[in-house]
Amino acid sequence: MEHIKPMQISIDIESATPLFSQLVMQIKQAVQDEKVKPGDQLPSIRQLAYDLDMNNKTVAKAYRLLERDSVIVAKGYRGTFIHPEAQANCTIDLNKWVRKELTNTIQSFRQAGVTDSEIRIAFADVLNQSTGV
Amino acid sequence: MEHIKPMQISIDIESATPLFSQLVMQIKQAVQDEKVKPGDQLPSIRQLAYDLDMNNKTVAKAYRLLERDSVIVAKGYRGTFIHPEAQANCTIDLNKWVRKELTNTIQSFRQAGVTDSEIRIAFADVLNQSTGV
DNA sequence: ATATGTGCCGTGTGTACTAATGGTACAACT
DNA sequence: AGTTGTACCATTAGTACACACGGCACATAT
Repeated sequence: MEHIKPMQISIDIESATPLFSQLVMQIKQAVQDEKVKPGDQLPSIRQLAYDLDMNNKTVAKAYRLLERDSVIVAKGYRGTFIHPEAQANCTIDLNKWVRKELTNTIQSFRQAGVTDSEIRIAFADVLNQSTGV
Repeated sequence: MEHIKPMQISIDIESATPLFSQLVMQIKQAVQDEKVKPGDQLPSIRQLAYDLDMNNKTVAKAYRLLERDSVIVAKGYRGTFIHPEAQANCTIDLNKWVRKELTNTIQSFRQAGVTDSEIRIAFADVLNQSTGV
């Protein structure tokens, strides 16, 4: 049994921001503050869920997103670790990029006279029709 | 009192497609089939609503959309008429363009690993934050 | 046996939107 | 007075989704 840094994470159950999102942000923050460094092992999903008193799935969701952003690396039964280039990848905000793109697209629609309602419907259709990843 | 062509419109109350949408489509179809021609007067909103047994607002919504697409022209107390270039404007499908743009945007998001769920949330945020038309 | 990440099945609650309905009122004209 | 399009107030039912929760199972390793 290895010693794993106790991850000073505080979850606010009252906050409006989702639990999984709080987790993601705080872990990214810890990486940027160099409180954790590449190669460091993270608590297991089940363990962290127990410590923070939340469901496994919620923690798993946070881990899944962090891995997609290459901030952590899951190695199956061996555990989960901080990604070698975690710090650099933390600054890449996929979300901001998405919003920027969407803002431009939506604005062009509006200028063409398309109703917000119509935009929503078209968006929902497109997102559902073509099979997602 | 002028004679107005009786607008052979049949609304299917059971259909999944919204009533206002059925109206829009059928009027556009009538224009393309040349059953109505530029300058022809349309029934008033209230009259058509009475004939089709639906609410004024529903018909008004259809008229509003048709006017935005320059298929009809509302002249206030004088009534509503078929737009001079209605036929040409019928073929311009604003909706198709919107979907095409959205399809491209969404696909680029997906390829970047963004979850559909994340896309939805970002989309809703952007649409609500910036003031719509 | 025990632990790892991961997958699929489901439930419940809250939110947000569409679609359609109704009422009332206005200015501008015949 | 009556009609036109249009604007504002509102409610109702239905749908869709996010979020968090729970149980069960798997392969892979120590």
